[in-house]
Amino acid sequence: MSSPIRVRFAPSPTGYLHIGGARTALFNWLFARHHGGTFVLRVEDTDQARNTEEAAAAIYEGLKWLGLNWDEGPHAGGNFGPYFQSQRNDIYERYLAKLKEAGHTFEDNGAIRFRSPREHVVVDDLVAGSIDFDLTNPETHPDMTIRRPDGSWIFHFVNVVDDIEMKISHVIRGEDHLSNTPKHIELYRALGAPPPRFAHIALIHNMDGSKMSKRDQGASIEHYTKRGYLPAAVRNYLCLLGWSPKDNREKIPIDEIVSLFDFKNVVRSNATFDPDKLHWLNGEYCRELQPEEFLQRGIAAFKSAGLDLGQFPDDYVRAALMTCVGKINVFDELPAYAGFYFADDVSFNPEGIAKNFTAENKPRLQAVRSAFAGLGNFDAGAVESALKETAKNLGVKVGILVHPTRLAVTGTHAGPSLYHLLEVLGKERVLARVDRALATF
RNA sequence: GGCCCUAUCGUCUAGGGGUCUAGGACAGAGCCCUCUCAAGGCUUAAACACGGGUUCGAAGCCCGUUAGGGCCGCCA
Repeated sequence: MSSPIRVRFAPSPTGYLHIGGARTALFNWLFARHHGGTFVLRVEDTDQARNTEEAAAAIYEGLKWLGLNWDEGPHAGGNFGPYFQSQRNDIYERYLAKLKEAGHTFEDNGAIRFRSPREHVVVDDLVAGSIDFDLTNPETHPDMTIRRPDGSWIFHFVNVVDDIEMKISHVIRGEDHLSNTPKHIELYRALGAPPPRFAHIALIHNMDGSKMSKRDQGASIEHYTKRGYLPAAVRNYLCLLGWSPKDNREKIPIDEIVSLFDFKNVVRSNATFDPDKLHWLNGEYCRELQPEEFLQRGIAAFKSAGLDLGQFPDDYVRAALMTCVGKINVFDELPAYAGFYFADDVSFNPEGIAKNFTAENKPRLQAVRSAFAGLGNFDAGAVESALKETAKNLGVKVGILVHPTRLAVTGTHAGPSLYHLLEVLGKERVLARVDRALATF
């Protein structure tokens, strides 16, 4: 009956994994997993001059990071290899011979071109619907070149040949290929192969409406891995770009997306990438992290910021980072948020100095200091009582003492719960820092 | 220039002729909570690109205009 579902992601390794490419891969993967089909990774490395090993590696890493495991392709094997176009030359020669024999080719200045049958071709697209292309006019739809004089192959030809050879059932790709599709269909027919189903998904733009291109900040998956985004969050966000569960949900487990995924729910218009929404969604995922994972990712974030927390006692690091759980959206925010734990010579925020290190506050901070100094037990509860009692004695609101104290020990106005961070810091460090602060005004 | 796709709040979207005084989310504003910052709760502002049809009735169908995007390579 119907042939098995086989889809492919076919990047050319000429740069890092682009957000748009990742989304294309994701939709292929979702479709394959939804139908229990096969997801193939094929590397289109026919452009010798621009291909690099590093680019290919970046693509593998990016896909793996997003959890988009491929069933066939590099490192995965499969019965339809090789999965690098650069290694499939004899296959292309064979198909070209077939095409030549059937009289579909002609030579033009040493290049080989495919002669269009000059008919109407209807593309019945799973996303865009049925589109009738009139290919009868050579002026508007010139014959396409399939092989250069130097013997190298053109994308359109090898792409189609590989999809035939690899028994691809559904071609899911960016809308930028929609206009090429009728020509591809002509090629399938000329080669005597039934065309696959096509699904062209709309492109992704920047916030300013421009096309997201390689030079844009945030256009690469690597940008998000480096900054400590969570793969599940990025993947979830990418799903929302052009697909909708139609029930107003935003944060959806990937298993559920897999079971819901359908091209009926894929939007036909271009989408704009919104870093703010991704940031929010990442925060949602961050807040659900298990403590252990939060700790590990936190340590990694400090490491990428240039600070090795290995030099501090494990217990201290753990206690410190645990006060930050639920307080950040992306891990690259953590070093700034919790850095004070690991640097005794904190620098005081200028705005904070003006507001809190005032003549009026000096005796207050001194009172806090002596209250702390008298404490035997320095846990959060004890510290809180001491501070509140001091406030009471001075006849001021607790906040009046909280702000200068926080500034003195952390250098900023924002951070983890004051009482808990004081406990983690410990009496000795706290007193030293308060002294140091008191000496500045 | 030719061909093709698209058009709902700033952004992602719900909507597939009546239940739309158009719903949700992010971002914005305000309030509450509160040791700060977040988070959370509540409230608020914000859109059917325009013009014609079709219809008793249009955000939804048709045509046109405009706008955005894509393709028209011996790039992929």
